[in-house]
Amino acid sequence: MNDDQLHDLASRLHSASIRLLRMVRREDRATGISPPRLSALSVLVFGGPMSLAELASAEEVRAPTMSRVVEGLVADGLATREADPDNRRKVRIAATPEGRRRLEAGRERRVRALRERLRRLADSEQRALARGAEVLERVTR
Amino acid sequence: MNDDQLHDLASRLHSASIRLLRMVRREDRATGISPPRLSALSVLVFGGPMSLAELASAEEVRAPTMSRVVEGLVADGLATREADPDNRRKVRIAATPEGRRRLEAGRERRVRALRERLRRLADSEQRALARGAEVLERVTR
DNA sequence: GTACAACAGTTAGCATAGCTAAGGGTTTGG
DNA sequence: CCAAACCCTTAGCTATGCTAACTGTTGTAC
Repeated sequence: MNDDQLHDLASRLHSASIRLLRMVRREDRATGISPPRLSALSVLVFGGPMSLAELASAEEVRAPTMSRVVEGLVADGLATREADPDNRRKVRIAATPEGRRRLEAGRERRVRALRERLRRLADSEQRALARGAEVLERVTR
Repeated sequence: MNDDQLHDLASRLHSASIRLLRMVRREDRATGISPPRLSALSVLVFGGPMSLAELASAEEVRAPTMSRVVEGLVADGLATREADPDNRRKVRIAATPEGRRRLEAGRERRVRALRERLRRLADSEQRALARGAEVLERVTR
């Protein structure tokens, strides 16, 4: 593909991703967790326990912001914050079983909403989407 | 595709979309516009002038929240807010040329960042992605 | 045509989420 | 061993989210 074609493809993928997430985001209200907390919790659940700096970097916010988001998660019983034994400057933040459960339930609602849309497609379209998704997963990794 | 396969596909598309937008979002700092304002401006640029209620609904926020986001956009010269001549309860909100220009520039940076990633793919992968993108565009419309 | 309900948006007031600057405790390195 | 670098938190500000209440406009019932 030439440069213009790649640019066009990037533009389409970008727009479609925005619309896709706008759609499924409607389901999040049912979790009872605010968007920033839900997003941080998601990073913890899928990325495993990590330091504050790592979590802040993953969420593209500064350390003080994440410090208070974590404070909220801990207050709600969705995460734990404990000192790192190896380096006592660091904190080790982890999702609790309750946090994991609530996040998974929310994610399940999102995925279900998307699945219902995919159901309407022809089988050939679904397979085209599956092949595209495989490539896209590598691109974003 | 059966239900489990569709569920798996939905899950992959969901994750990939999240990671894709997380990637390109890094470019937004250069716009000098906050995420909520940038997102609202994007709706105005691509959707054309609209009422406060329409804009609030598109952004999934309540009217008072959008009222103040628009206030910020107007203060920064990125949007205008004028009374609807047909129904004076309504306001007609529109992007200014300056707003359109700043948004387009930001979007261009995002798309360019994504394009550079797509460039590394094999041609067959790029074509598979293009076919998948076409389907995805219809799904999210 | 007047009263009144419904509607569109703003204002008020609160909690949360973003930032920078500054401070406290912990490691590291000269 | 002490100063610099590091990691996080605290302080204090602005912006963004909400609900409740208010203002002004439109529609409607009588």
